[in-house]
Amino acid sequence: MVQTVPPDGGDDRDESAASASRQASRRVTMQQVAVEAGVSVSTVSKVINGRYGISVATASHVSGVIERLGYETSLVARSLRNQRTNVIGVLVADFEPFSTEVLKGAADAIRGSGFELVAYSAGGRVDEHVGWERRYLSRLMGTLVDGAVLVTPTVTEVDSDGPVVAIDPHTGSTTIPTITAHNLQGARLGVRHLLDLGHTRIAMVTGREDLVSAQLREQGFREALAEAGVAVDESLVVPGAFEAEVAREAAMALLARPGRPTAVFAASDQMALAVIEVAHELGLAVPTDLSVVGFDNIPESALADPPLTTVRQPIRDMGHDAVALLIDLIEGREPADLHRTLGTDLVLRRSTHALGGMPS
Amino acid sequence: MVQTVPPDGGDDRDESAASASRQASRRVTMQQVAVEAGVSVSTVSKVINGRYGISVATASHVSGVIERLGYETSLVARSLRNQRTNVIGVLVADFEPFSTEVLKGAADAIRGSGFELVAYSAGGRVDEHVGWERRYLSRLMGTLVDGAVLVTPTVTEVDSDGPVVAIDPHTGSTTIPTITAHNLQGARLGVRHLLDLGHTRIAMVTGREDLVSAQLREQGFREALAEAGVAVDESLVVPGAFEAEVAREAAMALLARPGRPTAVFAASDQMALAVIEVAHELGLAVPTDLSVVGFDNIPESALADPPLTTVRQPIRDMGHDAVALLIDLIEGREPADLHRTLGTDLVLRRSTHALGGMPS
DNA sequence: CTGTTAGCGCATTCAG
DNA sequence: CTGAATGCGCTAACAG
Repeated sequence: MVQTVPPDGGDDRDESAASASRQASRRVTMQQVAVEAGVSVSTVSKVINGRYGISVATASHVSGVIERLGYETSLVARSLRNQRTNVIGVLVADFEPFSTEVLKGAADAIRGSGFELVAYSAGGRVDEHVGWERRYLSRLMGTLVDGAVLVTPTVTEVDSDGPVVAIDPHTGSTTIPTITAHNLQGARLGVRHLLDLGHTRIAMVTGREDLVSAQLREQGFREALAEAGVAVDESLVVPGAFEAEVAREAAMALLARPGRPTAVFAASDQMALAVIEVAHELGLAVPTDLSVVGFDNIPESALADPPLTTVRQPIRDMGHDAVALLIDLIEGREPADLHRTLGTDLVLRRSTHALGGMPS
Repeated sequence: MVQTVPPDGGDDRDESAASASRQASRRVTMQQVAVEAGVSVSTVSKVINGRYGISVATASHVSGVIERLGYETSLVARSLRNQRTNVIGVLVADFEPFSTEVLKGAADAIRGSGFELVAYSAGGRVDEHVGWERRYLSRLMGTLVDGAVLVTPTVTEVDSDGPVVAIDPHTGSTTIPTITAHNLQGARLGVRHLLDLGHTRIAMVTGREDLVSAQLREQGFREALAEAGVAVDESLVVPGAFEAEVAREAAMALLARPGRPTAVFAASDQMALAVIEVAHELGLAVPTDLSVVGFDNIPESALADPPLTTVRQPIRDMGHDAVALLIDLIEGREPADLHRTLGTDLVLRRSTHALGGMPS
């Protein structure tokens, strides 16, 4: 790298602004680079993008100025101009345990792909909760990102400019590719574990009624019970809405009443954790007095007291597969399967206990 | 004159724009809304931004068209035009446990602030690892984001258009506001715990030499030992570089040799976890044969076998405070302290054990 | 080889 | 009240 800097050469450097541009109190723009280098903006652009038709001398001179000024192309301006941005967007309602796990998997998949990853959070804004994905998709797609991964979207009827993949969508999707976990099988696994431990008065804290994943988990609960010949006591099936607070109240009612259950299956770890909390407040020991099984296996569940036995969803794999699928779509490749379902399994920790007997 | 046909890239179907507008195979633009509504773009813009000087009739008509077409303003185009974007960027080298924890805290702080959060990942690209923050800062600041939080940046001498806050910077920063944890005190806490357990042959797996946080953790280690009147055996201080693989090799050498240590203090949880792994491979029981203490308290550390005793850094709080500080800066308020240091404490789990005696 | 011209989608003057 | 003109920073035609 030779610094072939042309010595002044009597250029019209009468503009003190040019020399002051080094201060960069304001963003350095291509225009400033051009002025400083004594060339046109298009020449600078060509140098940056390695286009042909630039003399080596000019190129290295301009490069020098770019270096000296610390110039970087504006992602925004470039995005506006170009069709392709090489950026993939991950849209999440909020940065919570589930979505951040997805992000880790997505980051794994992005590595070496030539794409970059932007995570966009709606900020947990409740006012316009429904449809946030549609809005952000519109605002980003086609200008900032080449494709997007929607994490637990409430809407899947998106009509977007580019490819979109949904992870664990709230509704049974048909229009866009999806990555989901095997909710039905997972729930059966969890409940069967409780049954194997001798429990029969098993309660369930369900998720949101409108979400297929929640529905499937409840269905799995019912199927496992039926399989074991245990009748479902409908009064033991309470709504938790996938929210800790709602689950708390449900658990309170459930555990404070006379014929309380000996075990609880919650449709999410967050809710299961809430159940354990309530149990403790009511003076019930977990797992001695009450067994609890969750769903998700978020990292936090291992921190609980006691550590939560739960149904593991391969969240990171889901993030990974979603991005891989999305890249295929963007590159125009035809993926083998547009709807992928990943397996679930049981993670045994210490929140479950054999009924009235010895520990599991 | 044909106004609805894109000048180039015209591989579109030759349907008239009006009827094709519902299809939205292409992004819906303000121009299309204007044509469809029979008004000018500036009128549409005014309606969207609620500017005065629009008749109610026109406004509602345009709103209807916007609704019908599902139009949303392009974040990119708006950013380019406006000074302010109301978006805060969090720049991370990669989505790993530490940075995702920071994100959760940042999300907490953003709620109700009127700002939105974008997380940008360099994608763990190693080729241009040093200086990624400077590049991304240049590319985003002033166009896409109003301010940025840098997570564990390697460079702090940034010369940016807008406010920037660094979390746990790699170098002792003076130029930009920082949020850090009390690394020195934390390390002393961890090592003192080991000393209290009767250990004297305590090894340390250090972090990267060039990072102040790593240096402080090592200093804390030395100070705690000195305080207890225990001489540092330099052969027990090995480099781990904050990387699991490097730590593995260091641990292997450390534990396989004759006079092996009875306890190890690692400068990060990831490295501590690697040490435990190696110990198991060598047939050493943790904590019976070897006590291990980590640093960070990432969620994963509780999942380990055995669960890791570690020094907790309030990572989420750090994310929260960074965003709060940044918003103050953006709004032009003068924050009380530009360099905040948060406390650390010891989390006792089950990877430590009294020397040769009964469990801790 | 290099500069000029023309927008990408939007918001803001300033005229009608 | 509304529309035409201007430019944010950049890239891609087409001229010189």
